[in-house]
Amino acid sequence: MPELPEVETIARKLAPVLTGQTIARVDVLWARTVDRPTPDAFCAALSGARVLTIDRRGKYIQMALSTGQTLLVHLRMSGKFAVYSDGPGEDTHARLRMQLADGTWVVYIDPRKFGRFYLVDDPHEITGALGPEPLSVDFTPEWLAAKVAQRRGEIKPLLLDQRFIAGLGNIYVSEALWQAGIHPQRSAGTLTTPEAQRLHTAIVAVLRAGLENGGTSLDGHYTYPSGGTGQHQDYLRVYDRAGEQCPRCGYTLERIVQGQRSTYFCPVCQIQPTP
DNA sequence: ACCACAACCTGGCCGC
DNA sequence: TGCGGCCAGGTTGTGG
Repeated sequence: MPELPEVETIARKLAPVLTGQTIARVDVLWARTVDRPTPDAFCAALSGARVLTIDRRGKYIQMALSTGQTLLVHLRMSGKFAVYSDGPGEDTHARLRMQLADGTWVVYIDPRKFGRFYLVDDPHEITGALGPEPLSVDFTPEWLAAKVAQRRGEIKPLLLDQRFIAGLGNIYVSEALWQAGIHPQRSAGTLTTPEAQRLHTAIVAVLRAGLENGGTSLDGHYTYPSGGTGQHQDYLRVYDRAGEQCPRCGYTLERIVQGQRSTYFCPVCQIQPTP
């Protein structure tokens, strides 16, 4: 589901709805949606709290509250928000809903029930182990080159590791490796300095493009709180395109499985050097 | 460090 | 139509 561009887009769309608003009531419709504290304590602590700010860290949406606590939301595979001005809606897959003091309903919808809400005193408790933000100044070509050099595993699963870099997911990793011309099964430690440089450029470029296009909406899974969709699915080069032609060289794109996840790539543009 | 695999869940699609 | 199998943008835990 959502990766960095989608989560960032959702946070931006929710900001004008939530910022400065007081939460009047909270209903938890699927108990496990609330990771901590208990659902009852969660509702009690949120009721009457005002939302000061809303932003993103990795794939977490985070809201600073007037109580001093922070509310974090991870959408996992199928979570999304809907905003209604005239009632709580009637979504089959609604898992949690909040009514704001002005009457607005913010409904969390999640068919697969994987998403989680965390209400904590210190957001670091949840986000402390995340790697750097790939669109921040902390993420430099030099940093990436030095870090991949220390790793033995395949580059693709490494890029999915949120402790390594925060926010990348299955779509944007496939896209970035294709753009950089690096085979997904390359051992991370064998990347040359120019390759690490190209990978850095590609990661930043695909994330920025995804963001500019409002994120990627496949099968209507990811939608904005207003119901609209992103447009970046129209710009994907390799993701979910096995059997189609590589947009760069025309060779047939392939799908392989790494770490139980699909990887899409071009076997000509992304050559695996013989070990 | 690294790997493999199961688990958490529901729904859509495809082939028979 | 029905049913089984596979797939899905993510993460965590367990056991090597």
